[in-house]
Amino acid sequence: MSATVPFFILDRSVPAVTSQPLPASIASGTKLDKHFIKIACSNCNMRELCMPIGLDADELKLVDELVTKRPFVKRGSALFRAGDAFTALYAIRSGFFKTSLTSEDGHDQVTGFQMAGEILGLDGIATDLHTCDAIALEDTEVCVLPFDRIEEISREVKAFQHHVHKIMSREIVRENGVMLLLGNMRAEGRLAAFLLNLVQRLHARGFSSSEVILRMTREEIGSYLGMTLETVSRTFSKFADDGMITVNQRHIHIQNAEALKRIVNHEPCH
Amino acid sequence: MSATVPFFILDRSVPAVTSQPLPASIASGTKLDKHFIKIACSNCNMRELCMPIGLDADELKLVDELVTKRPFVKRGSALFRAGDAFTALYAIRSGFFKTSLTSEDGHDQVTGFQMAGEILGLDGIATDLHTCDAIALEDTEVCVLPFDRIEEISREVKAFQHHVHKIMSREIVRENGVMLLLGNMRAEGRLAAFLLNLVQRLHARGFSSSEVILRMTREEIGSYLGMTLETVSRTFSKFADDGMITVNQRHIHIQNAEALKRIVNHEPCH
DNA sequence: CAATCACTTTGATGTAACTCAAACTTTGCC
DNA sequence: GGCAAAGTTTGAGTTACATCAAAGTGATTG
Repeated sequence: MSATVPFFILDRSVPAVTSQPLPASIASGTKLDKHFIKIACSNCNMRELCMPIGLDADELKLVDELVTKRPFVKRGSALFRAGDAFTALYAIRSGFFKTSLTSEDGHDQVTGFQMAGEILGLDGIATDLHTCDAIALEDTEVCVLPFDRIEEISREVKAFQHHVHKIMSREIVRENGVMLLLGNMRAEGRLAAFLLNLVQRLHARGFSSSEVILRMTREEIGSYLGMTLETVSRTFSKFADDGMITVNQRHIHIQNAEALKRIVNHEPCH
Repeated sequence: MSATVPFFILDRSVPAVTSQPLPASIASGTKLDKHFIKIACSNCNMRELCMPIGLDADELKLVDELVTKRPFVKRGSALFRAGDAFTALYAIRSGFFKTSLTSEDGHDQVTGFQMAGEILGLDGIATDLHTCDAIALEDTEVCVLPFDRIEEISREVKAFQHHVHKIMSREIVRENGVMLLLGNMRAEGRLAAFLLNLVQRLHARGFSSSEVILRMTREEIGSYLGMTLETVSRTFSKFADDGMITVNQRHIHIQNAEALKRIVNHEPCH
């Protein structure tokens, strides 16, 4: 009997990639040989995540022409920073990002981790300035989606327009889930939810649903989950002691997902 | 010298209503006499919050026709609930709402408080189902904005389209701010930020920037801020003892906004 | 291959906020 | 108008997690 888990963990709003799993090189950051694989949205491995389904040939062509640049962002460098002018959204082609807010006293809060097929930059639309930093956690490649072109295509292609709206709404729902997590779960529940969410998203991309290689430090996890790096470490150790996971550096193997789900569910605080 | 305060407190993305202050009856929920005041978006007091500026007459007409229903939602009842089919966004004409998530163990988390001129229902776009409850905290009136019509008008009126995108992005940025609050502030900082944000939004609607009448209970505030109602109460008392505010039931008078801002700023935890 | 650096683990101690409890105030309702 | 219900305040004791500290583990580099 599977324990029920809040919607934001299972995240049904993101369709699973039904075609075959990606080669590891694409999902985790090794550079592609552009001369070997023709890059176009219409034949991209991530298309089911980035693009609406059911476009006709003309519509597909419009979308293909949307992306003219696919820069590489090296591990540790920023795709954009808070205060930068907003001109485009970014679809992650490969690799892993974090977004974070920095308050003026230098304190940092990670607001999300993004992987291949996810969209960065939605925060910038409101004021034409980005409000957070997007930092690559490994070598990455992104597709630049100029926002004025997105709006133009949206006006012409109904399915595309609706897809853009869904992507934005999905981000709102995701953040709602994080608020729930931060507001009424304890350390164990937060970390369990975090792990389940990560494997769920990786699984939707064709990877194992029990193996994760963490691309972020304990400190970054702690920042995201509103706890210290020591508590993250201790909680991992406790999960391992209880036989729910095995931890090997950044390599986590989930042995008992049901037990993790149970922690998420029966652990309200206040 | 004014202490700097994180962007999400000042919330510059929402333009101030520059015309004269609203009559209190509109902003706080007393019913309007429809025969007396003609209701149309183009002459609504809230138009500067809901609508893009610079539409021509034809465009204005399209938007005016968007809203065909303006139901009243009584205090305590739901505008929509998690699981309800999503068909429309709602603009609050008058009154005050909360949105909340309920996990299956019955535990509730408030994810936001919304006042006149703000939009409800953005969470529903992702899956065509609402993911939270929207409950009126006083008698309210809302404008129903059928979402398929919103998308149609968006395709025809560029300024309207961009406005919709901004509203969604603004919600993403707001939630980012709440995550920051929950993730690295302590009780005093959270409550101070909450108060400053409330008066800032009320001020943008033409009200005092030092007086607030709270429309929600201590428990609801606590749920939103990730703390218990007792801690909310104690923290109010402490602010009052320190002369920063005076508390009279739900009537809060802010005596020293600078001191509150200082608490928000120099109070990182971990 | 040391040596430095960045990250992680684990322990000991302190504290902010939770929990439980009781008194008090206000609101709603018959 | 009086009683019940809902909300608020305040106190005392407990606890989950933060903080401080030190040692351990890889990785990177001269």
